[in-house]
Amino acid sequence: MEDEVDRLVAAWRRERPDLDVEPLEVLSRVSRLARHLDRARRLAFSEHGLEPWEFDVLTALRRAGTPYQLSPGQLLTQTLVTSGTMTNRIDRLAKKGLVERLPDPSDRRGVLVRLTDEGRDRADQALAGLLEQERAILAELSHAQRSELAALLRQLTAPFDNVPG
Amino acid sequence: MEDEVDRLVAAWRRERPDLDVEPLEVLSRVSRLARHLDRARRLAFSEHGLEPWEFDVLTALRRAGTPYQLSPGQLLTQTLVTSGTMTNRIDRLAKKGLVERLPDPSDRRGVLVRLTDEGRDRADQALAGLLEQERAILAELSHAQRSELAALLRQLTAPFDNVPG
DNA sequence: ATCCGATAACTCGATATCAAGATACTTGAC
DNA sequence: GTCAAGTATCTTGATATCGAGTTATCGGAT
Repeated sequence: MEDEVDRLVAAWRRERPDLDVEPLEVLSRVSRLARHLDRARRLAFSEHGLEPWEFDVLTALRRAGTPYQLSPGQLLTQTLVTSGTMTNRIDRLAKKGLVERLPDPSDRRGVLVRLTDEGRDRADQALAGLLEQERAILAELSHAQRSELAALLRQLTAPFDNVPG
Repeated sequence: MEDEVDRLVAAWRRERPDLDVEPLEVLSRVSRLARHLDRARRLAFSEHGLEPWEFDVLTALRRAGTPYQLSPGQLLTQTLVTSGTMTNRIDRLAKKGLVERLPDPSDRRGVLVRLTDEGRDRADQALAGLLEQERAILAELSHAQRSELAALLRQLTAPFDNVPG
């Protein structure tokens, strides 16, 4: 089945036949799919009274395991936002009672963000809902295709995830 | 090579062994890669004095071919933003002299957005830069792998692109 | 001919994001 | 021990986005 990127690529080949636009076949699809997923997630989470950004932070802490705490810096690398954004996110989650800020005992510059019990429950509930939704989206593909797709994507993400940048 | 999603999935399997988190192998990678691409694009475009959102709108018009005009509604489906956002984007691009608004002769509710000559040149320059950058990112993969990846992604995007939603 | 549900674009208020810079602390070289 | 460079977090101001609601127009059914 054709998608919007097929139309986009065909249009470029008509308008700019001098250019090789093959990269768009992969990377424009990645960007557009991410946007569609964002919208779908926003809907799924609204049933649990969470925003996507809240989910991202809460689940990062949930994954850390007991006592469910990480520094803002560790949260940055997991969520790919700027430090100013993270400060703001922590403020708002703390105001809602889903996390709390603690001083880092081993570094007086540092802070530890800890999940509250309610934060943990909300994260667990929202995760179950998200997985259900994602399974439905991925039903388009066989198990073998999903593995193949994951492996190919890993090759593209690994360079980004393993350099200072 | 391992990436951040490998670590994320391993953490979930440790913390929630009762859940099947396989969907994250694909969809978390898509979201994270899109965010990395966003950052890389922001950098690439800043050399041309453009923001990613400006590029998205200008190139949609550029692809339409002469006379380089589309309705705001057509721009919506290509850029996946809300109508309020698009109105705002057109305002700002018009103020910069990169597009102009014309009344739609066949529908008095409608508007046509047309690329100016400068807008066209800026779009063309930024596109060349973007393709160069994207080719570098995709150099990780063989041509066959890129085709395979594009085909798998198309299967996921097509349902989103071909329904009213 | 008229009505009424759809459609196109816009307005407005709330809010999340970023970039750049400030502050406080730490670490390693000497 | 001291100092400089590095690091962790926070602050600030500008800006882009969204969602919900508004206005004007269209088009089909009667």
